[in-house]
Amino acid sequence: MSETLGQMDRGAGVALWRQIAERLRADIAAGVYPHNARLPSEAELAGRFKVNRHTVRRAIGALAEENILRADRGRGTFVASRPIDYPIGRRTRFSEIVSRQKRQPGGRLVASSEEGADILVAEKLGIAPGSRVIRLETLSAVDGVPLTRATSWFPAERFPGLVAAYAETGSITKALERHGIADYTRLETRISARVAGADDAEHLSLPPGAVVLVSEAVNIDAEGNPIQFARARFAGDRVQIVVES
Amino acid sequence: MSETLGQMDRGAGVALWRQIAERLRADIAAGVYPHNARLPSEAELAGRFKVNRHTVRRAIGALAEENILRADRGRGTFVASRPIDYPIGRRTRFSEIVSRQKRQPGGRLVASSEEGADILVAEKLGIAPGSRVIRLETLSAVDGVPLTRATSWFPAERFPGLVAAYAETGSITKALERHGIADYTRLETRISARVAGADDAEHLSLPPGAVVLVSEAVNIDAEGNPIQFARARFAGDRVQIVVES
DNA sequence: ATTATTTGTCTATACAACTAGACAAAAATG
DNA sequence: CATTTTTGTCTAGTTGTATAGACAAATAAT
Repeated sequence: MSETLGQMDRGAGVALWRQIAERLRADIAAGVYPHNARLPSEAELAGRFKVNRHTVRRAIGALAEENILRADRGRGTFVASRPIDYPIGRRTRFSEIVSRQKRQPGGRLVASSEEGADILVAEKLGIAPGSRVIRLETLSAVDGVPLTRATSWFPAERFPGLVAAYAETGSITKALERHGIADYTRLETRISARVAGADDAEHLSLPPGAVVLVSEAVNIDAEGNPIQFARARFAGDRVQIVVES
Repeated sequence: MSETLGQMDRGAGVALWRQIAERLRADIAAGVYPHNARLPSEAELAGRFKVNRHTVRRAIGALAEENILRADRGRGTFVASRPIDYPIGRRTRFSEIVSRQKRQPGGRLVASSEEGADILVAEKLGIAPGSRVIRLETLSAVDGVPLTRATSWFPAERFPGLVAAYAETGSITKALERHGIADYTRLETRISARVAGADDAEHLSLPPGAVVLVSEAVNIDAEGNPIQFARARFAGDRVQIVVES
């Protein structure tokens, strides 16, 4: 469908090399250039985008830095990564999704704290503002490449040892199991997009300014009580969110 | 929750003024600065973001250009727009969603053509590649402000007069009704994010380089036959996509 | 009426981004 | 083996981005 063609937008606050990099990223994610495929030559791309070859080189350089592309002198430039599908439904579990696609999941704890719930968190968890909540900052990776950075809030009184349980297992599902939550489901998911902030960019190994998908979700237990409010940031190009109805 | 604070990322291909503009946009969409609220002064913002006042001014200027902000000399800078929720589920209809939020929907035909289905479209519609399909390029607005730009494909033999019917009604639901489709449902929706291309940016009145949400969806009739494949691009900040499970 | 605060406009300077052209080095082609 | 294609490196000039400071014009506060 969408050929790699068309004007870039000059002087709009986004450097040309970055626009080209994002375009190539999107094309790779969309399968225009599959795994191990050869990209058009730098001269060819420069012609298509109507920019100087050096500008294309900088875009390719940035993607090579992220191990998305690999450039071989005399041979060409090749695709070195595949995107991953991320289905969202009633029973969304990070590790299940990744394992199903025959890849290696991994989660680690970046930070945690206990704090008073602000208005948004309180509303989502159905508790009074100011109630104690546990905040978990986590980072989940696929095949060692960071994919999503999430902030989760849990009612503190219900899950006293949650931080330790997550740190040990690297999985929220398993950590909740230890607190007697055999099963939980997703109530709603809100998805938006924005440019990555410095903090997310660093943890997700993104060049700051790259696009992240933001997913805000509420999980409930079997009785319908909210047990988790999560805000996850996905590397917008390494993932495609799939909504099944 | 998220205060308007923190470092911007210098020299990452995205100009500081644009990063600040996107940050303010996100804060407005998230309700940190509600409708008609006053923003901190330029000097104050410059201090928070640790940039020169002129850089903040350029960011504000860009948002004012889009009628998201309004700057009054001597008084301050004010929020002039609200975001809209866009729920996705089994029965997603643009006009219903917008009307429910007490706003005025409007769709118009940008372009249309009949063409051979490429591999992706053929797969989604469950037809042979090369089969004739109708392509509709549409633009949907809320209160006169363009919100989403969509490309839809329909099997041509089944919907001969579809283009005229849409041009007349401004609604895909109504156009399909005339072809005997009393009801249809959504099979799956795939959501990704990228930087807006020149074409989308123009139609959505976005500064090129802004973020768009891309939603790819398949709609089926009561018998389960695919009748429409659509790729919609949303202004990433004027909308929040809500997934209900 | 005076003062302080806030946005608007101007000049000047430093640095990043983009373009242009030339040539080297490695690999594929015939 | 010679030729072509491709990525890598260098220099130089132009345009966009960000900083700094000063002052004007409108509004709000005292």
